[in-house]
Amino acid sequence: MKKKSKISDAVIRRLPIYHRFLNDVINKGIVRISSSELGDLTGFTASQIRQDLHNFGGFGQQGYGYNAVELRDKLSEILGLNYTYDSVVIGAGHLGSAIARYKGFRQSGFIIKALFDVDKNIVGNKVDDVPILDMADIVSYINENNISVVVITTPKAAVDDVLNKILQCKIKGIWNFAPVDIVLTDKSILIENVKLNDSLLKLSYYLKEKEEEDK
Amino acid sequence: MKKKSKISDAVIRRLPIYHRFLNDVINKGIVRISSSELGDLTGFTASQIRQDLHNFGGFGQQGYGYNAVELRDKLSEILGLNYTYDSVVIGAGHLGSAIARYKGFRQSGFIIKALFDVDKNIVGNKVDDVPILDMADIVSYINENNISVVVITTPKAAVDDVLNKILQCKIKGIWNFAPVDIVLTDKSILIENVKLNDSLLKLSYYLKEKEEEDK
DNA sequence: TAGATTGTTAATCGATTAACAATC
DNA sequence: TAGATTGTTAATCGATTAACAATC
Repeated sequence: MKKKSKISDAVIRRLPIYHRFLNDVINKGIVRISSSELGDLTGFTASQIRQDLHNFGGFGQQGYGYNAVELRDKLSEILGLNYTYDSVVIGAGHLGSAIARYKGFRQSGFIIKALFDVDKNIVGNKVDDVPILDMADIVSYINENNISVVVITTPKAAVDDVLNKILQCKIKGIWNFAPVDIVLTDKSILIENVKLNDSLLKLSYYLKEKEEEDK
Repeated sequence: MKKKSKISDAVIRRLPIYHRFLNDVINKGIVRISSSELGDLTGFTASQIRQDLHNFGGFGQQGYGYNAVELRDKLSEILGLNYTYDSVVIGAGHLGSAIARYKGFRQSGFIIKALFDVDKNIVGNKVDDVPILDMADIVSYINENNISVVVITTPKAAVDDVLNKILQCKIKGIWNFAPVDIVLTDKSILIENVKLNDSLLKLSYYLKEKEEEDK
């Protein structure tokens, strides 16, 4: 086992942003970019960007800046975009269907093989090319198809059942949209809780602040 | 205008979490909770929780802790849950429909009055009770119905058009799901960018780290 | 009263920014 | 070479944690 690099979450959160803006400038045909130009685009300071990249080794050149494509490719590698993960979505409602159809997730290396639902009326249907399967079969499906990532889009009340099932399998990660924080004792499974509701309450807080300022 | 309280974003992000866990314990019939108990539930330290609440004035009592309902209600007020905002969702695809149907958003004070779409085939339909209207009519609709919050669920390519239209109106906030950061020069409009893709790339990063550790 | 736990100040830790020598 | 901009160290700033007097 390699020793932990331990780069702070604050840094990791900025990497996808750098990556995204680099893609934008590359599409515009820009070849060379300095840390301060990237800072103007992303809203971070040039110093912070250099500091962040420094964590992974320097990718630039004094007096020149960064080659946009080279830096983008390095970030792709750091973000693990060279890996792919066969995935399933649990919950074939609107949210699950939206995720199954969104092409951006495949571009990030997550390949959605199936949706699962308890509703027998929709089991057997497809969302684009992705079949909706019966939740009763999920354990064997995950095991037989080497699924490593599970996306949860069920209501809150279903989450315990879902976890009971998928924790019988050898999965690597969970991307959770249900409005509960999933915390597992098994720390080898990585969890990203999306927390849409908390995001909305944050907006609510700032809206309220503004209402009261304007009074 | 009241003077800016300027409480850090790190604090604001934790408030919805406290609020959510307090609701959970209240539902279990718990009356009294200490900062360390709330810390165990949420994963934050007792000290941090007390510090956070201290920003808004203390709501506890020495030797006792906090009354769960009282603290929850204070947090509701701080988060602005006593306000309501008439809202529209732009983009009536799966994601927009999922949001229109999710009851949690109404509970947070955001009332979805209509969806808008450019696709004439679905204009006139309803999602539950919410009508899908023609994107061509959005400016007059927002003005006439005092809509203050707009949720954007369109593809990236449509965002510029959407902004051109809604910035003609007097809106207060934008909840953005499109995979672009919306940054406006008009700082009086509050924006919450959800960045699902960045969240997924973060998961990708940690999955990759693990792959390489396990080697 | 004794025990518990807050509110709040002080200490620590970590993240961001500034500065500048290295060098393209 | 002169100018530009990185990589990297040092300084600053802010957020988290620790400590404890206040007090229920």
